[in-house]
Amino acid sequence: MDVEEVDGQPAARWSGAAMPAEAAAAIAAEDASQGPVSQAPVTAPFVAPLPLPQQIAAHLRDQIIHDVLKPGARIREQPLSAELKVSRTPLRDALKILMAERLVDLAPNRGAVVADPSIEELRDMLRVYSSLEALGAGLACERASPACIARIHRHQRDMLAAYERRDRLSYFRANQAFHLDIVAASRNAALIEMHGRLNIRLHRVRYLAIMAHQDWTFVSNQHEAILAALDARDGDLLGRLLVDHLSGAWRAVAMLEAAARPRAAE
Amino acid sequence: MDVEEVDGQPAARWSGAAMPAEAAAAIAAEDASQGPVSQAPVTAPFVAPLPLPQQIAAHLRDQIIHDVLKPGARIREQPLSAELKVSRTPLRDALKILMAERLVDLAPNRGAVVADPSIEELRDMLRVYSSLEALGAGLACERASPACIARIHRHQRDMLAAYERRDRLSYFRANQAFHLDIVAASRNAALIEMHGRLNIRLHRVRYLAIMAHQDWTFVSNQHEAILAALDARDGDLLGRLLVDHLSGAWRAVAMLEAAARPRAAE
DNA sequence: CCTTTGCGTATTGCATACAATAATCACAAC
DNA sequence: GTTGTGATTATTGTATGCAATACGCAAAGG
Repeated sequence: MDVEEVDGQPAARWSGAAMPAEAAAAIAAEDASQGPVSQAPVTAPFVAPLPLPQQIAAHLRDQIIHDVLKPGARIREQPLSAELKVSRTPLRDALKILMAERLVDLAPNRGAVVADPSIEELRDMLRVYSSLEALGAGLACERASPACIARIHRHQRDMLAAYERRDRLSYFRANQAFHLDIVAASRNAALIEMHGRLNIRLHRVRYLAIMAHQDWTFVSNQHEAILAALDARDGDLLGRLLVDHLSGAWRAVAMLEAAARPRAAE
Repeated sequence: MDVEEVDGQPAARWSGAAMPAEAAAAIAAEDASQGPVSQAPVTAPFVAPLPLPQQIAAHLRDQIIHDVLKPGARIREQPLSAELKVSRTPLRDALKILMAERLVDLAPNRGAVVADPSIEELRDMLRVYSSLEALGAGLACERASPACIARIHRHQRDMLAAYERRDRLSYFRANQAFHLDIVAASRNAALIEMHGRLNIRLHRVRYLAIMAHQDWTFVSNQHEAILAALDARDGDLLGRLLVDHLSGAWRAVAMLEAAARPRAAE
């Protein structure tokens, strides 16, 4: 509830305007605070004071994507600034960052509310998401280093182990890392950024879909096929597999949303 | 040079957090202030005072994508706030918006500079851009209304007419409208948004590539093929054609950048 | 009883003042 | 002559105060 808990991160040096990279790093750091996920944080012998608006944005983003701040909830500046012990100015900056990420909707004189995407918007986002991931996979087949591929294999093993332990949280983390690292292997900064953006916007529903799904069946065979295509450097096949795979994720999300949405869309 | 020239826009009612939609609208409104491009602006009998940060952001964005503010140029808050007759607070908000669009790079305590993407970054962006456009084309083949297709045909005619008049500016505008409307026909909000974002970041180089290219040859045959595929509702073919087409745009951009970049990348 | 209009309150938008940090330049030591 | 260190200056980050706008409620009129 305090901003300090966010401050405890390894504090990867703020990379200029790298909002999505920062956000992706936030997910990696917070969701997988135990398992080694991706590249190690940069050297950082500096304490890296990490600008206040980014801290606040990271804090609120965490609350939103983990469903602590529910969709549709209003965010008032004055109470929050008092609670976080900061002034309204950096808080406003943080809200602007989250607005750019489309995690909050901001009406002119009516304040900010947590974004509540309709089921159609979620479907559209997932469509683009899978397309970007397919593109990334194609590029990864051309440019991925063996170390990257090995890391992706490791994520698959982590997923399997987590599934057998019925550890949904670790499963979710490994799944995230699996997909993010496939795109990261493309070495295309713009692609990684856009994919990361969508991943954040979809994070909450995907998280809830995994955590709440009744019959939780691991699509290990699909992931195995994906890995095989990656090993064979077959980009076209890999793209098709990923799109098919994500359509499965869509079904889970749609089921969740259909069940928990008696109200009219925002 | 004054903010008033931006204020003169039709002032489409500020749609909440719709930064990219707003930006795309800005391009449409500014680049094609004469030709009828897309859907008419909303009713808006209200003057729509249009928040100050958005006005400033639109102003600066216009300066950036039309190469008035050169890449690498520093943007100081105090002089600009004095020049634009506004306080530093809304100006800072505007810079945050542009930072989210990656039109400016913002270092922690070192201020803002106009983004200067390297040639590799431009290549990466164009790769994603074409991929998104291919996806949009595929969706458009399923969902495009006859009116949308007719409008795209009209843009093609406008391009041809502009080319015969050797009117590069109108040519560029029609070309923009052509590509944007293909994606708009997909009816996928997330896709339109992301494509629009990339379009803005690429706007400057594409603009300069058209305006400065020595042997300016219109790729009418490619556009005709694209239109034919759209009429035939052949999404796969349309996607391939668009990717090929954009690779041509890439060659023009690469030529321009290679010529005008003796300095080291940022 | 419903509708409408006016006022009170609350919240956001903008401006300005202050503090902290980084870049610059001069000066001295090597 | 060059390099390191110091202070100075300029620019950004943060805090707070004021003004404008929108929401909610109450009261009056139909």
